[in-house]
Amino acid sequence: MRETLAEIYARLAAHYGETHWWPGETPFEVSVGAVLTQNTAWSNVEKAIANLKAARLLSPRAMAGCANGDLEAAIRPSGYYRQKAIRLRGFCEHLLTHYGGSMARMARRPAGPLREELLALHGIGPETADDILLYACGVPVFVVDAYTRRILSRHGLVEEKIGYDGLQALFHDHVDRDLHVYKEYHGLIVWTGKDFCRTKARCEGCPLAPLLPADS
DNA sequence: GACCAGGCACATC
DNA sequence: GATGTGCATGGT
Repeated sequence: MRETLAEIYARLAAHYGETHWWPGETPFEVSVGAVLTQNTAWSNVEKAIANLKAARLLSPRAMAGCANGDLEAAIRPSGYYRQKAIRLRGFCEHLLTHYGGSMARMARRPAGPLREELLALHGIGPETADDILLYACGVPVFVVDAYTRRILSRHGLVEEKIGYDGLQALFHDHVDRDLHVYKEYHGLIVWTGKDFCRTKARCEGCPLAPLLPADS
């Protein structure tokens, strides 16, 4: 498995080069994007982020303090806007209450307790928490998403129904913990998923196609 | 006009 | 613990 995961990474890196994932200018913007992209295409998230910037709402204090209607209106293009407004507000209030609104201060907490703390927030599940940990706090945790599961199961490496923790453990056990590699590996999976893995027919041209099992 | 997208919480069995 | 459902917009 270690060799397989290394080969997947090498092939994707050779095809795409550096992804410099995640898009976002600040740790706070990364965290907001992580909530907004839940079950949502990134193109819709970009519109929401642009709206937040234009409305000067892209800071913990502004976001927590603004009228709820203003926040909902700004993030509307990303879908689920009522739920996500509540989730963003909860995250901002937590950040303000415990860290004076500073992502850097939050990131200084030990990784294990910090992950539990994020998971305890309403609307922050495993993927969103790990997005924030990896890309906003610099913690080397592997981010699992729908693309990760789809690609690995299509290659016969895991069961399609494998859970989040099981899939994450696979990467933690077989890929050396390196912040840059973990960031890039997930970015490469996202790009591959978007480009080649949405339907079976699109496997053609995928840098991973030569690794597919014979019967697929 | 159907179908899907980088989840998550909640209800029900 | 497994399974089903609501949440909402924009692209294909």
